[in-house]
Amino acid sequence: MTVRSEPAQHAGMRASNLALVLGEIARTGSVSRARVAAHTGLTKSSVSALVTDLISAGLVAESGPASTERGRPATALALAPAGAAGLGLEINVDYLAAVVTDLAGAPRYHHVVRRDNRDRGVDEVVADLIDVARTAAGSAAAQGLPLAGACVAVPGLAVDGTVVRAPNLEWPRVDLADSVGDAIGLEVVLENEANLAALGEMWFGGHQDDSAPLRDFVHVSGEIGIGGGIVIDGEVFRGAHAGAGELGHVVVAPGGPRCACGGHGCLERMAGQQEILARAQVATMADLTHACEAGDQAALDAVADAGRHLGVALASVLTLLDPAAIVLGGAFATLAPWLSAATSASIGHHTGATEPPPLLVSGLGSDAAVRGAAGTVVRRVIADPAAYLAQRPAGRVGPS
Amino acid sequence: MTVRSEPAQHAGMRASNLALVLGEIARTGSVSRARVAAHTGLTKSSVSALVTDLISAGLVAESGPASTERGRPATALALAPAGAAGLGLEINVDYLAAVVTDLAGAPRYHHVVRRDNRDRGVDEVVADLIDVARTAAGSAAAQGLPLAGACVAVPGLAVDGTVVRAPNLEWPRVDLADSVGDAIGLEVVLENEANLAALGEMWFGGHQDDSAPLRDFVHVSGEIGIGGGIVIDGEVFRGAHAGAGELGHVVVAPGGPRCACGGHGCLERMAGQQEILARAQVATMADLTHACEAGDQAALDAVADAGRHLGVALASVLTLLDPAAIVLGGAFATLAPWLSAATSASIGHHTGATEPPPLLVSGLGSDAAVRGAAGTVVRRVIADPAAYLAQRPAGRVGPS
DNA sequence: CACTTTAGTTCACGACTCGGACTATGTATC
DNA sequence: GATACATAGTCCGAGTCGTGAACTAAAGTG
Repeated sequence: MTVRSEPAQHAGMRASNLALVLGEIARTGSVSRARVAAHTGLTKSSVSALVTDLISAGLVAESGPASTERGRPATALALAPAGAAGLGLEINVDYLAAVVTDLAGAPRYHHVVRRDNRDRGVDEVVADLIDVARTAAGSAAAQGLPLAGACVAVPGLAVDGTVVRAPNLEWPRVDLADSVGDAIGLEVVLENEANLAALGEMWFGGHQDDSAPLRDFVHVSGEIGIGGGIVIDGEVFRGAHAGAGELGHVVVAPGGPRCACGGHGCLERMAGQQEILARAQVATMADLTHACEAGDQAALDAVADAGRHLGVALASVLTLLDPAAIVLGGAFATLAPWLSAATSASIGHHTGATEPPPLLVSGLGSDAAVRGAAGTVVRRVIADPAAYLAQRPAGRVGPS
Repeated sequence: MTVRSEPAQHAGMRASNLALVLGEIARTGSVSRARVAAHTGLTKSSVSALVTDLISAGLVAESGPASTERGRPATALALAPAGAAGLGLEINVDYLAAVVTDLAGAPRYHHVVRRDNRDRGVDEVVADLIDVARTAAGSAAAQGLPLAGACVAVPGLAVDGTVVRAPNLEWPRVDLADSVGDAIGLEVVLENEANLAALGEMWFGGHQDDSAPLRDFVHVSGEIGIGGGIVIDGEVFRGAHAGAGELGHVVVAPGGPRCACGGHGCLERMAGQQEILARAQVATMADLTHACEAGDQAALDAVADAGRHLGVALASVLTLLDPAAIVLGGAFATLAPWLSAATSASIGHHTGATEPPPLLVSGLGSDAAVRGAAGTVVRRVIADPAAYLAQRPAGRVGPS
């Protein structure tokens, strides 16, 4: 019928507090029960009981005594690395990738298969992805990491486990979640590559300051197309039909040339890889980088021009969304040395802001999306441990 | 330190369920306890207890028996009109306004004072606003409506009860919330006019379909400036520094003329009232409307051109935010007959979307912001009745 | 070695919701 | 019109879970 939040019951209260405690342990890395109590507002007794459950569920482990100034030393609590793990997969235009991440977010397996997937059949690519996934799952099992699920990054729009649109792969509708899920025996979730890259950057990009983690920003991922991921309060913003964040099709040249999307003057049409390469008169991104390093003027002009157009799009993003930062990822991260000055100048020219938010450069590059995919799985476990434990009857909660 | 959600406790559980029940009653207008139980997932016993509290707090009233098909007839529950009321105030460039709204959202008092506030001192305008507020509060008292608080719509940026920036009024920082709050003895909240207009439109605009209320949309309010309100999942989106939604300063003409905000080629610079009036060679908005009605070509061209520019900005909004609808408000609602065709065409030209979201026209016009301000107050009571009751010891909860 | 300080546990208590039994009050059936 | 049935709402015992104070544990300090 309509939006209707769940009733608050005892089980929900416990689930919520379980998540609160686990989240605090995850956030700090290592804390005592007493500090968790102080930080969360729960009493020591409640925290003790909750921690007991988390330990017996295998999600948390005591990691030895921790020295304190005075008084009895605390016992440090940390996420149990072998408590739960996430499998991240990625289908992209020119590669397949897999990552296994443990509960703490550390990558424990990473594999990339480079191959152009544009001219191959869907079934062929899916079979390859399943192969990659099986190998990754095998590695996880060998390391004693129980996979809590999988998440696949796709270069297109995914709704309810189905790839609805993948322009650069020219795929029809594909029920990817079901086919992959059946093959590897895990629950599989699909998500747009640009959104996952943004999350990966937030969790693993190293931009977060301990006092003020980056939770409101826009991530620009320049792969073959130009994607955008909007993160609001730590969560991806998807819009009413899961189509939000399409930075590549923001208008930067009203009345400009027609774009493949059907619009006119889109950013992707003016500053996409095809356009930059053509203007710089080189064949590949590697060539472009070399040309820029060599000081080739045509290459530098092409990149700076793309930077200017990007700045126009970002100026609109800043006025509309007021993010705390912008992160340049993918190809834009590689080109940042020759691009960001033009982009910053263009942003400054098109907004009146005296102090625009920082323009950061991704440290993960093309790995951001797979890392984000794997992180999504373990973050979900941390955000709702009760749901995870209920789902797998192997893990038993409660005493005796 | 960082984001940290509250621990779930018994009191919070009850507060949450109280809100759930009251929200269900507000949403449906009139329901029985049994239906509330079925819809919320709570048991009949819990609902009974919660409703008893709400009734004794004066927020809900039994509104007589309701016929059912078979079995014992239900007793209908409805919001008590005299349970709590909200005072909405608005300071704008050329008027002050006040509205009192009862719990159900019905306006019970409405007063507008037209006067140009640009060339007057801040203190003078604030004194006038306090006068207007006092008169409104008096009317509420005379009608037996207890005011739960007040909300002031300001044409600028408001942070923590202080007007930080009000470009069209040329105001310095003003502690409006405190001065008005002290004068009328109510808690006062400040909010941007464009955001409140969006909320007013959502709650009272009549766009909501019962099966699918409008909860994700962008509202364009064309007053002297051009404002935008972004509503995501029923709530205003403010961004990291409360500056989100500034539709007026989205770039629609890269490299265009300098705007008062410091940027170049902003929508407001290209399609603001000043620009339209100048191009149409008329003095006031009323003149412009008459000219359009009379078929004056210069006026029609000016409006259509503004519509085209608006379409460019909205195309970017659609690709970035993917809203379920766009609502034209303020002056754009008045001009809609001569503007919306150009806007729709421009949106179509600049996006590839085969089916862009509907372009709706506001039914509230300039009243949207005050109505929204008053609505904010009562909505907050409905969203968290426990907090409201705890705040005023007069209302006693619990039996005996 | 007593005193202080901090960490963590135990347990009686209270605040909830749940769920079934019970009462109230109407319509359908014969 | 008496009986069966269906639905609304109340009552009360049971279960769950956080609280808070008392208690035990384990260090450092004078």
